[in-house]
Amino acid sequence: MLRMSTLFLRTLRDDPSDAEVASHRLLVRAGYIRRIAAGIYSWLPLGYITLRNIERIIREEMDEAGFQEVHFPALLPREAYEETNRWTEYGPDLFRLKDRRGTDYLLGPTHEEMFTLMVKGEYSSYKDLPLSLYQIQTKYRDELRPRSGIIRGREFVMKDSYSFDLTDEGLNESYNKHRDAYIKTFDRLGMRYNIVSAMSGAMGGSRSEEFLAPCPTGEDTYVLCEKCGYAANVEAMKTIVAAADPTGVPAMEVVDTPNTPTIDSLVAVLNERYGGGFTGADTLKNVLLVADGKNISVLVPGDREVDLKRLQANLPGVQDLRLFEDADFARNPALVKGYVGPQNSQSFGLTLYADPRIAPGTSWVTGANKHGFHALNVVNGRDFEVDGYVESAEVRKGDACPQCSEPVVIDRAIEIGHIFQLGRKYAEALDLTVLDSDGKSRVVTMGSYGIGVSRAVAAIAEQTHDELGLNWPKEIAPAQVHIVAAGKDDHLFDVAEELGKELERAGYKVMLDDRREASPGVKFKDAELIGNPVIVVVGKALVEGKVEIRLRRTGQRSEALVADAAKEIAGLLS
RNA sequence: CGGGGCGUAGCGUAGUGGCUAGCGCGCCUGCUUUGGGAGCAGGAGACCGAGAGUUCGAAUCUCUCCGCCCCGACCA
Repeated sequence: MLRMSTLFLRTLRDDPSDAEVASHRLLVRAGYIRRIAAGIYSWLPLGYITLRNIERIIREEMDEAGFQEVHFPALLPREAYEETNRWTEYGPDLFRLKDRRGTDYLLGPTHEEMFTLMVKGEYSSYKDLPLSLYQIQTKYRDELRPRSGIIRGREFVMKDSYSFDLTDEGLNESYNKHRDAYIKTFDRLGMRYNIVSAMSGAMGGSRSEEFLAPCPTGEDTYVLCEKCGYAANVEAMKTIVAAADPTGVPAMEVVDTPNTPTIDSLVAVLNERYGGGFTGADTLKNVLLVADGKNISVLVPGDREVDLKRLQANLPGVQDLRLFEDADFARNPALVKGYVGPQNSQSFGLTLYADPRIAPGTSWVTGANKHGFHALNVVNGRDFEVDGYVESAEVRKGDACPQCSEPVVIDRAIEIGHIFQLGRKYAEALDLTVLDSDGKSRVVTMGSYGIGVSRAVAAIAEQTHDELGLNWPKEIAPAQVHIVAAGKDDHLFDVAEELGKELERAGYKVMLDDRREASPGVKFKDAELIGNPVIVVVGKALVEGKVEIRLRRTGQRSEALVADAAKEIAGLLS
């Protein structure tokens, strides 16, 4: 029983000045966490109990799925990360340190290498596979910008699993098993979430999905179709546009459009001089960029911006992507700023990409590659040839769902889990092979699966809190029942104590506010702030032999005879 | 790293050149009080983020550094 008279806890009446988001504010106010440095927090008793509750649920579900728990050091030698080139590739996010002899170490930001090497050290036959291992570990990443309290820290707790299979089919199966286990886990954690398609990126591999907990303060933006359930990270959102029949489109015509370097100015001049009700969506924007040192042009409809994040995610292997600057225009005099068109792009040394909205056969108004002139009736496939299609235009609310064409909505969320097929990258780099049934050496294929454990504390707080404070699901809360002894009579404290013991015998975790000096108001406020699901008040009603039972979530109140209270509470918690 | 803001007691804050740095919460002592963050009285707690400078005098002005928060590019 957690007795508040002795519990190491001090709640704060005021919001901490450095906390913006609700989870951060409330976790600090309710005495769950304290900040130590940017993105680094200490866990006080209530916070640590909550964190461990989440760990327990995750552990139970992982074990249930047949995955086995291991544990690696957080302090790791440089060598393992050298072989996969991550000592350098991981960049400034890696916490590096030296021992007294000057040998390099790092604080693990993730443990792919260690898991791969561990399996390599023990197993060498296809008969040993499939295998899934996991750990719950503290990770270290020297984030550019730690943010939102516990949501993005530089030290955080993560559950990471890895699967090892001989074949791609096997990997698929392992992936699905993790997916199912994650669904069960997040359901038990009492979270609302969407499973969205994500980019597997440069890591290779085919499938990748994120578990996103919708929440306005989240840092991830995703697309959701309310009709068919399609959900995708904006980077992974697909655009489906049918090819058009260009028959009947008049020949390309170059027209004089003075002082029209922007889409808005162009549309105004076009309508004024040529009529026809042009809009930005009829124009073609040629966005020039430098991708790893090479000049590229990306075509998007004039009423949309290029989403650099999306573009880069969809250009595999491109590390460095930036917009053209004046110096780049100076080096390429054939490219007329504000009047670039895709006609003959290749002869200007550009690789020409188009957003799928620029479908084959569609006709556009675009630059004429001549200062002050634009071209009408410029048809894709007739007047220019693209080198490739790439998702690059910004995604908007109301865009067509790629599955059912209904308008999609855009929402924000916290990423709480990510599963993806790693493939053979790490196994290859670290030479993890097994002998197959023919005695041939085969490289193992892997999957990687993460849950942000400490982040889940914040995500659940975000999704469940109200204006009074935290408001935990019953399996997460520090206690299921919070008994408030509201009065000064010894008898009342004895009854509260006895009720607490009875509830504990029934298997519930109990917090008892047995502070003699605190007023009832203080105790009620604290109980609401701390957020346990059932609050039992032993107070005034005791003259009739009753206690009051309140549900934190709904505010619903009822009374029960002391003798029946435990049974009533059990009913409410089931 | 770019842009914006902040650093005064455990927490929230006032104080923009002048004398013992003010207030609320919390904490300690005593008395009263106990169903919605109690009252009265007394008390402890701050080298005003650090260093240097300007000045008769600096929390306050200047410079440098450090730390923290928010907005953008990476990630559980």
